[in-house]
Amino acid sequence: MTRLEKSFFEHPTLDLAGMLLGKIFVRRMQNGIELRGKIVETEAYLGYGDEACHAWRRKTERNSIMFAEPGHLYVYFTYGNHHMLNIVSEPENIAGAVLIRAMEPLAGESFMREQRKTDLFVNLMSGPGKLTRALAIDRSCNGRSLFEQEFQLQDAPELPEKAIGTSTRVGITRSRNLLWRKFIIGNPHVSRIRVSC
DNA sequence: AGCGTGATCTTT
DNA sequence: AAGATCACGCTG
Repeated sequence: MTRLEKSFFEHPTLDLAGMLLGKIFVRRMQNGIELRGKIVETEAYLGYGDEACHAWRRKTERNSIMFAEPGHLYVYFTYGNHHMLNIVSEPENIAGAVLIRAMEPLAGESFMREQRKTDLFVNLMSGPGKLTRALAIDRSCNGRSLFEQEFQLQDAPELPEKAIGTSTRVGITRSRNLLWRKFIIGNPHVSRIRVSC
């Protein structure tokens, strides 16, 4: 499988959110372990016109990487527990990113089970906080890119339109009406919809 | 349905 | 300096 190059990430954020489904995220760690997962759920966030986006008001220290060139990783920490993994989109100086919400594990499963402290396969990466834990991704990964040795995204056949579902985004209060969540219909690793209000 | 957890952002 | 919020996950 071939590594996706910069041009792939130069699409509008909302398009990219759909195009990322089915693609393979790869992390080659320093210790030689290779972790792989197929992206099955994403959400788009845009600096302009999207009040749920961290960068909708201004550039700050936390969100500054959202203004970088597409293909960078935006990783932040929230709820006192969880890291969130985003892939930066939009040209430099325009804020945008796609949140990676769920993946299907393809390699490095034993490492992931240890990280996640669970043996249930479908529980390893079926949520945005779960998958960063499984992949040992934290704030030290913020600002890295998918064109390095350690991280890459590998190509996969394009999914048919009818395989992709759309919905409102999960766990936000502002701009709730936007249908900016994309997922592979029927894939068991897609996160459950959050029930609380 | 409720809560832990701590960084970030807004308001004072 | 203080308070509110938060792109969540786990237990009940």
